[in-house]
Amino acid sequence: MGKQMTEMLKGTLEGIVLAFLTGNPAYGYEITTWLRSQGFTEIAEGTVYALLVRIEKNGLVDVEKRPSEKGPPRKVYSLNTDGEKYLEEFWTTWGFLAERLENLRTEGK
Amino acid sequence: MGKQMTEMLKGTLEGIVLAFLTGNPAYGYEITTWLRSQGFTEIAEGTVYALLVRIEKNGLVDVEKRPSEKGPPRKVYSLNTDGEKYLEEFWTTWGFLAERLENLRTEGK
DNA sequence: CGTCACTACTCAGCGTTACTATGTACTGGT
DNA sequence: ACCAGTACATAGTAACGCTGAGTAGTGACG
Repeated sequence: MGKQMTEMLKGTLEGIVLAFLTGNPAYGYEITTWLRSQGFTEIAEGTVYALLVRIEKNGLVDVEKRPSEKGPPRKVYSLNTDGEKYLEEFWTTWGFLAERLENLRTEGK
Repeated sequence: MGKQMTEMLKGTLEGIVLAFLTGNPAYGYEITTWLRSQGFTEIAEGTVYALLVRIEKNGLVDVEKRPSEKGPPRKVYSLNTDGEKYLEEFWTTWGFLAERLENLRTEGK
């Protein structure tokens, strides 16, 4: 969707993925497919996997390796308590930002 | 407000400033002060000036130098037609993103 | 049985953006 | 003479998403 979207996704993509993961463990390919189905058609596979590596390193998710019927084994990610806490902060931050922007859009100033 | 906010501002800060500028020419120091008053207390001056240099270079704003009663001359920025077009795209992009996130927040998934 | 499509993950290098930290310079008050 | 407030500038850094390529396993089709 272009450069604006790319920049705007910084910081939010992580939250989107973590939100998807709440109560819904998933693996990389699945997440990529889901994002595409949500209209994020231009998000590269590499981006998602890099993000997953990062949130794992940051201890926000637990990982379990499971064999797949079609292809290499899957790495299934699920949100842990640290991840939940982080996601809560994410919603707070996003809520703040969204409120200001909504004001700007409607007020015209 | 922390790292999450820093990352989330990428892409949006530009839109915020451009939105503030619509029908409301302003100079750097003024914009910084306004941002602080809006709750963006941790946005550094340098960030704003760098952003202004960028949007000027990208041809989104017109600049006029005006003397100040207190301190060095001001550089007053006003949105031009390219800037308005860019801002419109910004709102489209943001609208798309905000909608998905709102869905994620309320649905829980 | 060779190729192709789909599944599934990895990684090095790049571009953009906001932050840090510092510096310059002008005005007015004590 | 000093300091706070006004006003702008900039070099270097960190973080994130993108590009583009690669590796590997499965099943279908001719």
